[in-house]
Amino acid sequence: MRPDSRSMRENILAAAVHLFAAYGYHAAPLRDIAQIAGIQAASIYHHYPNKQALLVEIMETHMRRLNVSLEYIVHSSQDPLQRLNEAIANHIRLHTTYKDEFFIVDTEIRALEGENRAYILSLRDTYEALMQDLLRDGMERGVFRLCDVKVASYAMIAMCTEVATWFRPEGRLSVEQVILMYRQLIAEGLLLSQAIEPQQGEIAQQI
Amino acid sequence: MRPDSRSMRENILAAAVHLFAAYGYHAAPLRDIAQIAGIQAASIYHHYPNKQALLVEIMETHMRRLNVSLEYIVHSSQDPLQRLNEAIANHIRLHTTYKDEFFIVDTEIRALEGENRAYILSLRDTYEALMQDLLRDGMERGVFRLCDVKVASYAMIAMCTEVATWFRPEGRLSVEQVILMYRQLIAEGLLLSQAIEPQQGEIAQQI
DNA sequence: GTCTATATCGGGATAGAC
DNA sequence: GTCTATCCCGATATAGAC
Repeated sequence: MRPDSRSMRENILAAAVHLFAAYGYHAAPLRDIAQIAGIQAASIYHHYPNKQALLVEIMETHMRRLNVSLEYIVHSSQDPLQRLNEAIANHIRLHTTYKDEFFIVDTEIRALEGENRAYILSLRDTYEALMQDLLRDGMERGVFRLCDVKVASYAMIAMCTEVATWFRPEGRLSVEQVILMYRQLIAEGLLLSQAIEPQQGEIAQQI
Repeated sequence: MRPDSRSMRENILAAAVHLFAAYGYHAAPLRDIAQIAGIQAASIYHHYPNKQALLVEIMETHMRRLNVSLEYIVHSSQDPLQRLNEAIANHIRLHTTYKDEFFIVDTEIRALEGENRAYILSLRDTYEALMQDLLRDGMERGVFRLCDVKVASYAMIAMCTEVATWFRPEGRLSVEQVILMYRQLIAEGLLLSQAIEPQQGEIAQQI
C-alpha cells in the first residue's frame, strides 16, 4: 500500500506506529510523526484528538485482531494439539506481520493513561483466557501434561511474542520455519526423549 | 536495607529504579526521583552526571550480575541437564529478586543514547552466547534434541524473563515452585508423551 | 483539511550561595 | 553535599487564517 493510496488518517497512524516502535511513545515527538505523514503537527489534531488516541487505536486494533483470530481457531477445531499448533502459528504470524504494532502493545502499556490502560489490559486478559481454555481442555482430554494452566499460558505467550523482537523477514529463517520450531519446543521441549527413556524401565515394571 | 542506612548515591539509584519501572525512563521526572530520595533535583547532579547515567548504571549492574552467575554455573557443572536446570533457576531467581531492575533492562533499551546502547547490548549478547554454548554442548552430547540453538535460547530466555512481569512474592506460587514448572516446560514441553502416558501416578506426584 | 503562529507547560540541566 | 533560583529547550496542544 503506497502512502498516497491511504487516507491521511491512516498515514498518521502508520507514522506513529513507526516512531512509537523505534523510540517509544514518550520519546516520539508529534512533529516527527507529522513530518513522516507529510503534514504539520497541528494538522494531526484534525484527525485525532491527541497523541494518546494514536497509541490507544494502535493497541486496540491489534489486540482485537489477535482475539478474533484465536476465537476463530478455537471454534474451527476440536483437536487440542491441532488447536495449539494453530494458535502458535497465528500468534507468531501476527506478531511478525505486525511487528512494530505488537512491539508497542508489549512495551507501552505503561504509557496508557486513565481508563485506557484497564481497557487494553482487558483485551489482553481475554486473549490469555482463550489460550488458557485451550490448554485446560487439552489437559482434561489427556493430550497435554497436567501443569499450571496460567503459568503455561504465560510462558507460551511470552516466547511466541518475543519472536517479534528478533525476527527479520530477510533473515536466515522464514516465518513458517520459526513456527515449526516453536511448535516443537512448546510441545516436546528441549530434552531428547532418550534422556527420559530410563523411565521406560519403570513403565515396564508398572505394566 | 533502610533508606538512611544507604548512601545517598544508592538512595537515588533505588528511587530511579522504582520510577523507571513504574512509569518508564522518559516519563519519570528527575524531580520525582529526587523527592523519593529526599533531596532536591539539582542535588542529584552531585552524584550522577545526568539522567542517562542512572539508566546505564542500573542496566550494567544487573546484566553483569546475570553474566557472572551464568558463567559460574557453566563452570561448576559438566552435566548438560543440570546446567540447564541451574541456568533456569538462576535466571528466574534474579529476575524475581530484581524485578524492577530487569524490567527496566527489558523495556528501556531504546532509551539508551549513543554508545550506551551498544555497550548494554554487548552484555546481553554475552549472556545469550553463554546460554547458546550451554544448549549446543547439550545437543552435541546427545542430551538435548537437535534444534536451532539461537531460536531455542531466545525462546527460553524470553519465557523466563517474562516471569518478572507477573510474579508477585505474596502470590499463589513461590519462586521455587515457578522454577520447577519452567524446568519441566522447557525440558519436556506441554505434550503428554504417549510412551509415558500410563504413568498417571508419577504425574500426580509431580503436581 | 492544512497551514502559520503561538500559548503553555514541564523537563533536564546549570549557577552559585551556604 | 545540598540548597534556591533559573535557564533553556522541546513538547503537546490551541487559535484562527486560508
